[in-house]
Amino acid sequence: MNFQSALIFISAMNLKELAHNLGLSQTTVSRALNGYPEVSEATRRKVHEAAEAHNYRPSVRAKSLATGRSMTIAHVVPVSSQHEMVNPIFSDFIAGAGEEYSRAGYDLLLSVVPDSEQDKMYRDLVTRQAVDGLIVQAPTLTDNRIPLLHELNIPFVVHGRSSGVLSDYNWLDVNNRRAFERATSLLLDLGHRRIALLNGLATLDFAHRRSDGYKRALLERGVAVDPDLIAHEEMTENYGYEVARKMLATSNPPTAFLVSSIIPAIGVRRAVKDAGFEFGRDVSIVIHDDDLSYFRNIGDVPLFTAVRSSVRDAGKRAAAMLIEIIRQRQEGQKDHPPMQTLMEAELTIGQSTGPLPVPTSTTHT
Amino acid sequence: MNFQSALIFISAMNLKELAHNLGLSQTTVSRALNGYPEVSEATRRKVHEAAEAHNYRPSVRAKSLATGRSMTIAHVVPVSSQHEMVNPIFSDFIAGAGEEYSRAGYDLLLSVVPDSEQDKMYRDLVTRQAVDGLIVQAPTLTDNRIPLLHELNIPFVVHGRSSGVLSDYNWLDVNNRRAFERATSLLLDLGHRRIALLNGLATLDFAHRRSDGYKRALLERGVAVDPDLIAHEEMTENYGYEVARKMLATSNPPTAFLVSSIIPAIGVRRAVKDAGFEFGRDVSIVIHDDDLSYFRNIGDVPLFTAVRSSVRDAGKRAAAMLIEIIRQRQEGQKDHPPMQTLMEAELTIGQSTGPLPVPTSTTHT
DNA sequence: TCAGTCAGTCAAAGCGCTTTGGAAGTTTGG
DNA sequence: CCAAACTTCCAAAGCGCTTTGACTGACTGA
Repeated sequence: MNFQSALIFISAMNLKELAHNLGLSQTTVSRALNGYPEVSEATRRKVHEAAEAHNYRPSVRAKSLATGRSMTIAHVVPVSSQHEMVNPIFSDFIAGAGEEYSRAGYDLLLSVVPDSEQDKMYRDLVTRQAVDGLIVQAPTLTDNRIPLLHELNIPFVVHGRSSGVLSDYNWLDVNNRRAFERATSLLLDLGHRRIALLNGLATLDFAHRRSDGYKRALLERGVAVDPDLIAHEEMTENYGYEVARKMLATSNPPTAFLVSSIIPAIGVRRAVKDAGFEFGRDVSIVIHDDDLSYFRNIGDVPLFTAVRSSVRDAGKRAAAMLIEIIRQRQEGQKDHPPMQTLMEAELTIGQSTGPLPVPTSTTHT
Repeated sequence: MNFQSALIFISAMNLKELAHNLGLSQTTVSRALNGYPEVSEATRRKVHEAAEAHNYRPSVRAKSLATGRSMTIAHVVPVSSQHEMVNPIFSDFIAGAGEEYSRAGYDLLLSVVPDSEQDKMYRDLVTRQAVDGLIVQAPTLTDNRIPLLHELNIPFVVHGRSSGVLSDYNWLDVNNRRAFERATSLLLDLGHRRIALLNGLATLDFAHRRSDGYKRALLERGVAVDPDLIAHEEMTENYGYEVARKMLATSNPPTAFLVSSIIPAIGVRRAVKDAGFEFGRDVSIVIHDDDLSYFRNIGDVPLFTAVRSSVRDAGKRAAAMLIEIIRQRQEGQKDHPPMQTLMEAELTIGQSTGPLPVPTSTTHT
């Protein structure tokens, strides 16, 4: 094994040598390996065996130059300038997408950039011809990456939507509005009226849609929206803790929290307990659960009542969608309508919700 | 802007055209752009301006074929077959590494594969000539990727070490043994004798080193190691919860927990509270804190007492190390000794530790 | 003044593949 | 039996860069 591998490296077999060894032309060898029909089965077999024996694999460098395809898809993940943080859902999203990519023979190019430099990076990746397609994550309310990529004329899929962008584009999203409307209604049904919303960054489109669902549900029941009960921030545990702590310390504290991710929800739970309240009794929590692999909200009765939608599954589907779009483009089919998928979140009841505690809906200091 | 961009795409400027436009040869234009000295300043300026105006960027495909360098570094992240999970520290590690890569003009190729297919993927990436270097993550006790990459003769850096591999290689690691020895000593100093260890997967090298530190500290004080108090698993919140719950329900429960990551520690904390114990009083917890960006263990008095080492910083350093190694290799310097960095974790006292509660040091059944 | 040096430029080869446009050899059909 | 049609293979061009080796004209020094 050692010996063989060493040989393999030293010879660094390329197509020319392989063809020479076989007494065949490069054309024939290339065709045999790529499954073209104009090669006899006997020859193809011989070629495959030789390739195997020499551990030959075509150079992606040469291949992509010759074919004009890089067989690479990029994800550009922004590092927040605020907290130097990477959104923790990315690892699961990428795990899902990566599965599809490797199945289809694509490589994943991951570009980690400060959020201010995103546009430049997208433009770069395309003009350098580094990728065949892109995934756009965490779109803002009117995201300029979408028109940019349209201009650059490269296949792309948006994970989420951008309300301010009117042109058509390919996207895959969760029905955030409905999910949060349902979650809010659930809390209202339980008698809660002081319901806090701990949302993601206000610039992000999904946060807006979630607010929307929340507000709709409140207004439908005639409950006024209290801006003091709405927070927008990056979804860290500390954020959940601090915001909940402050809100619970007010004279008219919320009796329920709607939290955009399980991570800040952990912080909220901590704040609730620290304040001497009983979780799921005095104070209820409903979360949006991305079904993160390292933080599963499961069990007979899961810890949190949640609207759930697997971000890993989203990654997988978005990737499949993009691969299909690239395929269509390569077949020269230009007139396909955009692909758009809306997924519904599923509501699960956990330990974190209960009816509004007896005394009354508001406690006076 | 729209108009200009559209033009840019349509023309899809390449070196040939650019040179022709300028009335110069490709050679000169290429040299001007790549900063070679044998080009007059006047010419260089003109070339840069024209390149800027036409939004020209050399094709990475052609460039890498011509230079033999792909300017790409790969991270192969395994998806656990057990829980289909991606280690949550990867996003921060990659954020750190990505910063260095973009500074140095490298792209990051991320390969997400089932852990069983890792070897194949490493071999593939190298023989396809897709990358100039690799980072190896989460090494096992005797990790065969290390000899493999040696054979393939490609620059690589290991994040962690592999005790069973005797050859020299480049690595960057935290002093896990000492960190856990100190953490254990701290608990012993507080009077604890029943100290549980919730470790990572037993196959991983770092888990072994951590066990080692833990056991040394115990033995030094003459405290016997109780195998019932040691658990090895993937570091999910649920794991922390379940294990702690079971241990606390025994007749001779631990009074302290040493937990390998903040994520299962959240679960431990939950179990402690559920069992009616007071966190940081009845039951102490010390964690290893990777300083995850979305889960900062901070504040005047952080939630957890911890041995801390930023995984983001590790990513950054590992990347810088790899880039330097690649540089040396390209300069034709073959005889460099391996680069090896051992980082010390820092101990922080938080709310999660306190002296052993009054009754006595060991409770008898 | 003239060989020697140097700054600035270029034509062409080459990186390792794919793919086009034949060209043999082999069957088939009338 | 011969033209037509396959089948199977090949030589060479091309992908868009970098880099080698050479060439020109201007400048230097003795």
